Amino acid sequence: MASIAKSTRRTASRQARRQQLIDATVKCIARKGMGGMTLGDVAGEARLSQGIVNLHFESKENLLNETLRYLADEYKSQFDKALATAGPRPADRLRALMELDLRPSICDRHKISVWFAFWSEVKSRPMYRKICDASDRHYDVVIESLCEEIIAEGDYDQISASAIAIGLNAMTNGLWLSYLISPNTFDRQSAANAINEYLCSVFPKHF
Amino acid sequence: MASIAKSTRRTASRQARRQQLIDATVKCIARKGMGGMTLGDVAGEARLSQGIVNLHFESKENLLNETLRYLADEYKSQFDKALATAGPRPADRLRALMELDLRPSICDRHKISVWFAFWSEVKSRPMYRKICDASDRHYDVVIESLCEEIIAEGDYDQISASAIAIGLNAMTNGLWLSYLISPNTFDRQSAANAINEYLCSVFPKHF
DNA sequence: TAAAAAAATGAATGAGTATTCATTCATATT
DNA sequence: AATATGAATGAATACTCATTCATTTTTTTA
Repeated sequence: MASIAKSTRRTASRQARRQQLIDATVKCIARKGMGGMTLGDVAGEARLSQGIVNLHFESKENLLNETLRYLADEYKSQFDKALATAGPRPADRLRALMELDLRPSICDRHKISVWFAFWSEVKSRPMYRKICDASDRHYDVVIESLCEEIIAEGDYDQISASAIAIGLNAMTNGLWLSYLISPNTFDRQSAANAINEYLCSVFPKHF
Repeated sequence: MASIAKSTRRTASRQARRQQLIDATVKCIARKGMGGMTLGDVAGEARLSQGIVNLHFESKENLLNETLRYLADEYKSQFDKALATAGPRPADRLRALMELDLRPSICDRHKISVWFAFWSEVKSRPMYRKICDASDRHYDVVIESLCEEIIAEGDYDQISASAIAIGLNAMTNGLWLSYLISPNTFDRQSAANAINEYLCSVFPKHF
């Protein structure tokens, strides 16, 4: 982005231009919704010409697929990084992942609305489902195994790592929705409290 | 609906026709997504003519607003009914509300995808936000006060009714998402287990 | 520096869509 | 039966939007 803005280049590498258009697409979906966003909007947002999207992505469908893929990759890299920089203890690692979902860079109303736009079409567009399902499964597995370690450490009885992982994952997604719908009455702190309340209840020796 | 199908009437009351068109709209959004649904689809789904939607709703925007309003009312009536038929003890009442969200008539992939379609446009269409925000606020208040009663009953210490209500609400919405994305690996039972695990942890004396 | 290649433009195209409306049809009223 | 009323039709209209492509601009290659 910066290199394009600062130089007088009028052409960019294929890779840079595609990324610029994907960024513009995210902004347009956030602004107008999946129903209202057009390729003209995207080109305008990127300050480029009418036909630019078809030049780089062949079709609108393809642009949307690539945009979702980008969002999924972006999230995954932040997820992996959060795990890599977290301490070795499973409780710390789990907390790091929960905090990740509340970071302003991720828990951002614009981005959340774009996620919801893709999720809402998961049933009509098999490719969206494929991309979302694969990622989701991965996060569930990672969180579940962290829960298992915590359960073993704390000798917690009668609790299911799988059910907790599913519940935690659902809770963070649901908290995003609350933030999307009620940005005035709902804030990051309320979300953090809700997650904390849950963690303290299930793993009282750890949180 | 039944009266229309069974008789040979070719005209219906304004109210009945509007409802028929709203039902068709829900089906079309589920099938094609907010981006793909057209007024022609809706008319076709209702087996009526091209111009019928504008005749009864004036505009597409209006049809969508009314459809969301209908969904919100429909949910509210099931919510109120669930509370009315539940026992007097707060724990039973809370359980009844949690079960409501997993009932096949509500936790249905078609309907869920329509909710997500509207939620995804909450940011671009103020009317959607208004409708969703008002309902959500109401459910949060009801659930929070049930939690307060349970906390008082059980003498639970150091837990926030508000944080639990927010968390529970978020969890059910998030579980819908899991079902939407992973219908093959995720079922109603997993969702029930996740909710149960949470309730047992926070309110061990009650669940 | 000239030629070739690549990137970008933006006007034109045409398929698709919301909306309108003159006309037809069904039902209720007189 | 005759008339009036409201519902429904479906062709026509106006408009939007994805896509194409001839041309221009920029960069790379020889």
